[in-house]
Amino acid sequence: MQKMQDLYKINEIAKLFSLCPDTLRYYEEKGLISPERRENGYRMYSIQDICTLNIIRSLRELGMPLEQIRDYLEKRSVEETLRFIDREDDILDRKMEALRAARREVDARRGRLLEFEGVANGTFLCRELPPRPYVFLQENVILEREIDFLLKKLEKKHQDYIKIIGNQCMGAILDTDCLQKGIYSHFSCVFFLTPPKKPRDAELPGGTYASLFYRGSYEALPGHLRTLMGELNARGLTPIGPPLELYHVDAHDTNLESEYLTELQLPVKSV
Amino acid sequence: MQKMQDLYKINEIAKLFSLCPDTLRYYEEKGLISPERRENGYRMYSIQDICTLNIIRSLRELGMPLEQIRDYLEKRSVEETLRFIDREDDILDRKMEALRAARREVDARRGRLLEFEGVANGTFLCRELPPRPYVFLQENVILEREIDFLLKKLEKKHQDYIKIIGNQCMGAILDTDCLQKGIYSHFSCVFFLTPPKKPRDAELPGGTYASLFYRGSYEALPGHLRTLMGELNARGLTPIGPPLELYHVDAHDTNLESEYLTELQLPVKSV
DNA sequence: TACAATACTGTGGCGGCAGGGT
DNA sequence: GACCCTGCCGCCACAGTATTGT
Repeated sequence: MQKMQDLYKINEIAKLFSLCPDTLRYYEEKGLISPERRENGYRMYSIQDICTLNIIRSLRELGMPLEQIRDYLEKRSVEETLRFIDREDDILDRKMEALRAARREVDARRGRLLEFEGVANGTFLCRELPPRPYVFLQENVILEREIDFLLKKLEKKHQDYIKIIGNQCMGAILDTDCLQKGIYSHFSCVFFLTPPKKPRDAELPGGTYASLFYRGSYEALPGHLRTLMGELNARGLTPIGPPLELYHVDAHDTNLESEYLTELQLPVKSV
Repeated sequence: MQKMQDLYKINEIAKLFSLCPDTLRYYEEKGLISPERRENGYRMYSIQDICTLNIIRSLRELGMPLEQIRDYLEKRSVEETLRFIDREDDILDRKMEALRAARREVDARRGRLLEFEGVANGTFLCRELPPRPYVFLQENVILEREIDFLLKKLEKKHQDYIKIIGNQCMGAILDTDCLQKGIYSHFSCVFFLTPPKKPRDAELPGGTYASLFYRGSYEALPGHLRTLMGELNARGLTPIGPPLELYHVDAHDTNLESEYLTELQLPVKSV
């Protein structure tokens, strides 16, 4: 072991803290430490400097900017340190919450992809659904290619709790007037279904819904809509509202159009 | 509301994503998006670009570097996305654990400062202590001014679970030989007490300890040591081991030497 | 006196932007 | 709008030179 001393050279300190010497010079430039200089210009670090570096590193590891660290270093007392710790705590809280939100999003997304992985193209089903709260954007006429832009606008409006890639189920409602004229590719509204306790603009009514799941391009919508209508007729079901599309797997999840999964839903008279 | 279109200008997209236009140009430069150009050179963003930007932003918010995002964008499929989600999950796990560790550290530190806030200078007490595991660095002779350097070395050696600013109680054992010669400022060992399940080099023996808490400069140690000895005599207690110092509040917590709190401890024969 | 090692200063780079000028 | 250039943070890495220890 080297001889004990009370002043240490830059390299020694750098190794002690697993930093590179430039970092120590950088801290000095920013006014966080000011080691003595020997006549030859070499920086000599004291025990006090080591102590200061301990503080700097521990705060940097929490992501605190150097400027704030410098401010704190200047006016430290036990009281000030306690106040400081409370602020750190708040920062940690916020980071924690952000992480938890990210975790929820990731989990929900995985759940969604796994849930719909096995659904075959053309699956038809008829089921009861509860009322579903949603937020929406309405327009006179919405073309298919405009839907994503509007959904993004809608997301921005509700950005605190809607994440387009996350777990919110998004969709669009077809325009009834256009449908009656035989136009199958115009929508009147785009929406996100929202979780129970979040804001809502309205509710999709509860009741019986007939669904057709289809894979692939949205251009095939008219065909699928006709298929769905055919199924309804075959079962003697009567639609009681406009059809809507739910985008379960889309361009956010895959480059392959063939993997897209869309649910075409139509409310029908209860049986 | 502006007329619907299927191509959007840079400013519109920037606002939609709450980014500045330069960021979009930067993403393009890095090969993440490639919007069309109009004859005048203006970038025109399509629905596909919006979709890609959704993905980019959601990954950037998790801290993923642009290069990795680009790699992912190139080979996306549902399967690939699921693999990707698992990796994100791991990253979140690691960040969570880091945050929890930071939280534990911050809490412990606050606890320590509050615990010792009210302790008056010169407080004497005598109490039973259990065996305390510790890690240490031993030297022939350690001067007071070298202690911090050695503690830092010791911390580095055990850096996975010891944080000098956190909750580990650190201290030094006075050198018995020197004490007998009347030198009160030499130490033989610096140490950190370690939590129950962590590595240890040895244990401070359990038993009865007499303690003197003192505030202020370490230079006053000899005087405080004599005070402690005086108290022992007055109570008919016999020391059965070398005295040790525990640094409860030190230069890591405050700039004010007067706020330092050191506990001088001496094992004594059980009564 | 030659030699490597270490120190110094200064510059330039990184990612991911923000801002300015033209 | 376009383009390009500069600066920001918190570093890391290099270049070129001076000083040290052996």
